[in-house]
Amino acid sequence: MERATIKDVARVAGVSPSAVSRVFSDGGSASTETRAKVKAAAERLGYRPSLLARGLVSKRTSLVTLVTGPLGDPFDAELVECLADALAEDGIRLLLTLASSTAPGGGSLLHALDYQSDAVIVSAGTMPLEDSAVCVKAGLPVILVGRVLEAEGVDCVLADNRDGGRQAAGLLLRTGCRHPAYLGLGKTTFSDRERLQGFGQVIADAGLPLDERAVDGRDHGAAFMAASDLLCRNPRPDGLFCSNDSIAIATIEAARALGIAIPEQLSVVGFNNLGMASWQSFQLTTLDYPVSALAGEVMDLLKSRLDNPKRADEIRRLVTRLVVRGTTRRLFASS
Amino acid sequence: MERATIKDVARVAGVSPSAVSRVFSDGGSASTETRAKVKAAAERLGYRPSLLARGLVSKRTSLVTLVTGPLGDPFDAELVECLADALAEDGIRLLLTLASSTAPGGGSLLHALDYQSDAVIVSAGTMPLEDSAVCVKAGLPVILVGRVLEAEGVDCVLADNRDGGRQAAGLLLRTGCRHPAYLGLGKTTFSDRERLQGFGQVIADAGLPLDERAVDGRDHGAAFMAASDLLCRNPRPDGLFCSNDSIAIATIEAARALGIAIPEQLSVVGFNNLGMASWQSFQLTTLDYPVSALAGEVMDLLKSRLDNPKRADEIRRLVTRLVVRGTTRRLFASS
DNA sequence: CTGAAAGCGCTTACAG
DNA sequence: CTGAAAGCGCTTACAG
Repeated sequence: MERATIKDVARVAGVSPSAVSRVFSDGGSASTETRAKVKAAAERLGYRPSLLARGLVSKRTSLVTLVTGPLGDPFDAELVECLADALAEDGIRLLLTLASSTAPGGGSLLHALDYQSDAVIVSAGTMPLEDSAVCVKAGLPVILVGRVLEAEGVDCVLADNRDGGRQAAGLLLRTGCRHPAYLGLGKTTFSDRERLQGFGQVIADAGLPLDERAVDGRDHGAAFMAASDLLCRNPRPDGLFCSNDSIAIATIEAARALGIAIPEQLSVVGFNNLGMASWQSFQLTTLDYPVSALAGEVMDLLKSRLDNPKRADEIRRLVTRLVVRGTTRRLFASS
Repeated sequence: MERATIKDVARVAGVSPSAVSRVFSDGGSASTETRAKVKAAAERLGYRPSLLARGLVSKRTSLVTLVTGPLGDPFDAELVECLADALAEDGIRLLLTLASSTAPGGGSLLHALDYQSDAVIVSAGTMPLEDSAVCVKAGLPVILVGRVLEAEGVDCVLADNRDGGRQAAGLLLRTGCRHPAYLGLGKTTFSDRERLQGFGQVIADAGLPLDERAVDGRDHGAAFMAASDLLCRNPRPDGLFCSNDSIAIATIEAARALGIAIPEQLSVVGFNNLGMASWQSFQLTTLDYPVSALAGEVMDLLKSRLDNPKRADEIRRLVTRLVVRGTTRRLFASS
């Protein structure tokens, strides 16, 4: 069975294709009678307008490209899910691209252009900045999640990472840590760098030295090894700020394997407040950075941009909130 | 800067649009000279063929729709990731739809049709079967992951669930369980039903009664509650087969909260062998069902279907392998 | 190998 | 409100 086209509907309804088009486009003017005839014919034929054809002429595809990092990280996975839901609600389709599945140089982003998506959301924190320039040059609106880039047509939304880092440091100091350390993804990751800056600043102000270590890799194993290494240093850290919960949880595991008691001998603070953070087995103290709020901001920026492509660019920072659980020592005195 | 079209390239290269088209399509015939001129012009103008236009005329969009369940489950998330990678390698773009973000009735699948994707992969185990009928009727190839549907143009790939269930039961019996129980998603989930069948059969053959409980919900909390409930029954189960690792891990947590020792008082067997299953904190005995192999089968079916739309339909079963870790008692005698 | 022509399924001014 | 015409950016037979 071939797909019905606008002409088929027009013929059956006894009107012109233009009339059918108007009935199916939002602001189209059509008499009640025409509208009814067209609807009936379309229903009968199972007609649905081809978005390909529509996109070709109207320059609006209702397609948004999302570039994301590995979905093994629950934070990224949850973000994809939230965005997919929100986009679907607005009738926008999601073209998914993994940053990992392309050679650096913008391959994945170029694919977005091949389909003329209306915008691209980039949540790959480690993606080379030059790549997003490709979109900007093509006049595509870009929404960058988790990093800042000041360029025309680019909006950014991210956590107030420095503040989060400061809160983590404050808590560790107040609970008596003397050997603070930082475990993150390294200099190439924008958010991690900011988190370290905030954390390091407070530690430095307290006159303490700061140990640090970078995880090389995005999986649990890499984080586990880096944490194990860091925990075997001398002096051994007694307070660890991890740049995200996945790393923090790997750290908890490493400490268990080494027989280091949490929180008695080691305090651990994460970032994100993943679902797992509240599990019995972890009870991770962390900074709450709700994905739903993040997705909400992205959608807000997206919609306002589609309505008005040349509105002013925005950079939005989301505040994070410390959630104290079992991986940090309790405060006896008030601060 | 406007996007360059095929005409622009033709003009700059001094050839016809047809010639440009041939250079950019796979089997197109063009002289070395023409090819060079076109490539140069395209490079200079930053030309990329519009996939919208190409799809409109050629009826091939290089677009595949993937319908998935909630990405909160690492298994689904990993599958999406594997498929995205594999598809990208073949130059196919991925249109992502969450089953959750649509009212039942096929809304999400209809969207796939709006864009004339070349095929649809459905990995939403709980999605109503009728919905996939929509695609079949539209002549769209469908690949169903995790459930069987015998219909024209539909391929299926799934685990040998009954066998997995049998293996789980065998292990629990050999390690001395007397009160086996099953914890799964309930009757509506195809794979779960099969796993229970295999498990239940062996238990019945051994002459033991089988306790069972359904989790209502897809998140950790729901599984935790169901497990807690099941573990408080009398007689208390001493061997639990969970229909997937996420549920098994929630069960481990519930047992810990209740002070039930694993594996001394309770054995737990999962299904999938998620990355988490091997973590220090869980050491879950489970059935290995590798996502990469699953994705490989899907890709294989997809490609052969695109090459030959009317080849015979296939149903492929993947064998699962028992991975014994710390949540089941050790075997002293050989079986 | 190459170009002119027709057409994919729509939308968008333009008259009426 | 309505229809005829032109065109979106491609590809695909068809002659040459």
